[in-house]
Amino acid sequence: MQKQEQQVPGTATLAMLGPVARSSVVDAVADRLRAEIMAGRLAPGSRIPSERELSLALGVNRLTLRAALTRLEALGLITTRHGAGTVVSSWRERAGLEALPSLISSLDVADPERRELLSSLFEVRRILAAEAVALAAERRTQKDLETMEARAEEQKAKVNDPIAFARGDVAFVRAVVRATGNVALELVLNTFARFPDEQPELVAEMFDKREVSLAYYAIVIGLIRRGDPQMARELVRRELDRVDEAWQRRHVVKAGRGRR
Amino acid sequence: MQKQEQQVPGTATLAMLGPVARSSVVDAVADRLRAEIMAGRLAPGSRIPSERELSLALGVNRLTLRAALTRLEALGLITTRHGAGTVVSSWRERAGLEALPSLISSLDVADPERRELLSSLFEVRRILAAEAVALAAERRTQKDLETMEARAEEQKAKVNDPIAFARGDVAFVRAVVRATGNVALELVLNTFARFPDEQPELVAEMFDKREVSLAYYAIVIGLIRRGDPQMARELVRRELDRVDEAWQRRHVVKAGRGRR
DNA sequence: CGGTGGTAACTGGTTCAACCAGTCGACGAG
DNA sequence: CTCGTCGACTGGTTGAACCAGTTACCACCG
Repeated sequence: MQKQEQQVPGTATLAMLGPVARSSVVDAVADRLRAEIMAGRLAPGSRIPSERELSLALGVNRLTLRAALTRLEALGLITTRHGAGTVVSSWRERAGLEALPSLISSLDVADPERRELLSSLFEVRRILAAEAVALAAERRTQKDLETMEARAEEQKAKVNDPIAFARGDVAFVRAVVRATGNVALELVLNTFARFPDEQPELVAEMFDKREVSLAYYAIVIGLIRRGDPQMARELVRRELDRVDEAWQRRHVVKAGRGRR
Repeated sequence: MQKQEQQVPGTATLAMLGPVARSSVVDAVADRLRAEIMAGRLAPGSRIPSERELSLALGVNRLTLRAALTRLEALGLITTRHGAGTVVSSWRERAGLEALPSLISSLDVADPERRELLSSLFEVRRILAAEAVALAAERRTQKDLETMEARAEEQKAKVNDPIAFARGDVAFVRAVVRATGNVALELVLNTFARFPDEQPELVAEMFDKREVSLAYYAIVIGLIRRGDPQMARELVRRELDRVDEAWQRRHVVKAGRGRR
């Protein structure tokens, strides 16, 4: 389980971490407001202070605040009406799947709601993955299969870098989804694909049993090549049920420690 | 098929159309740029003019332009880098499902790509609807069933207003999804729920066979009450396959007429 | 008293001009 | 040729001002 650590004194300290976390003002403001909403301190239906007041209180320019509010509105967390004001909306009824990564990041790891979001997300992933493989089994071309195998092969070099592995996993799944010819499915995948960037810790934790995944790629490709959608769907569903359940069990134990 | 028309001369001309369409500057700018991207005149990977140039060319203030660009970036259509510039990104690889309504509205009704987007969207809907009903059959409470029946009942009063009916349909589906207890599924539903507002013509066209849907609600509720997920999934899948296929057939014929 | 219309005091939306802060390539010193 | 620097880009942030809807209040008139 050793990783890249311990630099030889003579060598330069190059090529370690990636770019440092650069934050913009509007990011900070948006994060802050999102956290307030998710914590329930800004309840759905309640009106938030006027832009002038709020910008003064937060110590930023009104236009900067507006940029943050625009972002939150795009996520479906607030609703603004010219002349009236800005109200917190019910994200369960307005936000899209794309809001999920940031919603999750706004919740404490021990928060039960966070676990609810994650498990529901896993369930959707299971459903779509099983169906994607089934559709791919029906529609794949020879070229699709070759692409999948190339992606699976590339994964072998990434077993020591969870984040890189996660990105490669997305690339593999994308090849499968491409084989289905379903654009909407690919758009949903794009939302899932944001997790390695937005939730590196979470993703790293999910991919700590990478040996399993490597074998899994070969199985999935085999199912798709075989061309039996029913069997493919069933096997993928069962396998992901197993994997997710195992992860949830570990996760609950860990989160349980820091329970409030 | 007669509606409210022909006013008696003596009565005032009140209570006819709803609110007029109000447009904002940034909406117009964002729509314009989105159309340019979807038409391929701004190809993925290509750099768009600087904000100063573009705002000058479009005759709007740079900050207004920026607001529009912010919106497009949130949709995953462009990527901005401080100091570098703004480039058009590949929406197939970056945009989420939430971008689909606006992407569709940016395409001509005869555009083959539009049909591809719609049929892929229908497919995802079929998958998730079948699974939602199956999960609801497993997990529903008595209260969930009552809510569904209430929503189905409300639909009977809306058979003459396609848009209202579509909104009611979303409400019914939401009741089903609530019964599954899956939040992520509800977030996906929220994206679908935007269609009656953003694509009224399309939605109106889809719900012109409402008698079918009314009977369908009763069937779905029955399946969920029965508590047999396998059967529920299979029946819903089959029914939606049929409905979607029928719609596609009609749609292709219509679009075919205006083919370029 | 009850409805009407004006209006004032909010709200968010847009514009302007200026400056801050990254990026990248040209160019000259070594 | 290599490397540092510098300048001319790029987007990001700010301040103040004004435009434009919304709302509630209130004087007015029937």
